[in-house]
Amino acid sequence: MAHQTETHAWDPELVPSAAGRTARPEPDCPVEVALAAVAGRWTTLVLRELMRGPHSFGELREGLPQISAKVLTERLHTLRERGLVEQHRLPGFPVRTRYTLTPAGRALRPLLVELYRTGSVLAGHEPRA
Amino acid sequence: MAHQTETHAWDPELVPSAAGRTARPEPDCPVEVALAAVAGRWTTLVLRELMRGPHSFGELREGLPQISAKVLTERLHTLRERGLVEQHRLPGFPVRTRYTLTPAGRALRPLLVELYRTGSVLAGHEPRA
DNA sequence: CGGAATCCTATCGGATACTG
DNA sequence: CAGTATCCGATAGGATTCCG
Repeated sequence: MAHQTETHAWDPELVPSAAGRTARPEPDCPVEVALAAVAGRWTTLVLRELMRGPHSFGELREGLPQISAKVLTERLHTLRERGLVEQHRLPGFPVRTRYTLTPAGRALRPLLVELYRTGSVLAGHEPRA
Repeated sequence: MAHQTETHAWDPELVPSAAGRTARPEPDCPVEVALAAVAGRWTTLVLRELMRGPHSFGELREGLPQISAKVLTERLHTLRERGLVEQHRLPGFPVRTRYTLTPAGRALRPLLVELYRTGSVLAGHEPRA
């Protein structure tokens, strides 16, 4: 037995590494990192569209007709800052852009699937799991 | 082939049911339901503590020394409203309370595990998955 | 001990109008 | 087409103080 002041016996499934044993919402806690990635209104819907493949700014607005240009721009900026989305400007006129998920962005897929599954369970529409 | 105006070919893994085929952040979309359950600063930490077993109000504050009474109260109220947590007042003086997860609350465990895993991947501390 | 009541600031997100 | 700029109302959440 070590000489630690053990207040907690950490559940190894829930908190498998030291990064999660925080007393506050630390930005580098894995749970916070993942939550930050999908945080904000419309974010998961933008990700859902991009999971289908590359989209232009206008195509994203077609898929999500009620999102404002401001919020969409904001979400895309944040996703790019986090390395989840890439922007490519296509040459020519009028200007065309192409937003694609990065490998890190595609890594969010299992989380989105799990969010859907858990939400279904909570709502009582349990799929079958 | 049906006579639908199919704009999307929905990914059956990502959007397995009609409830997820929304053009806006609908509150009854399963993803929104799950996000709502863990939304808000401190919420996942409160859930982490309760996953260990029942806690009193003060015990929760001991585990999370920096949370204010106001925010903790608020989180517990919201979690109770959503049917994820139950409160029991113990008789005697001074007053004692006991917060426990409901079955629905315990159903959040796989989501928390997945959040941790995804966050670890994004941060580059990939566990092994 | 276990909260409720106030107050106050920061950020979020929607609407609208304008630009390269 | 693909954004930017500005304004503005609504919450979120932290600090502090008080109550049963």
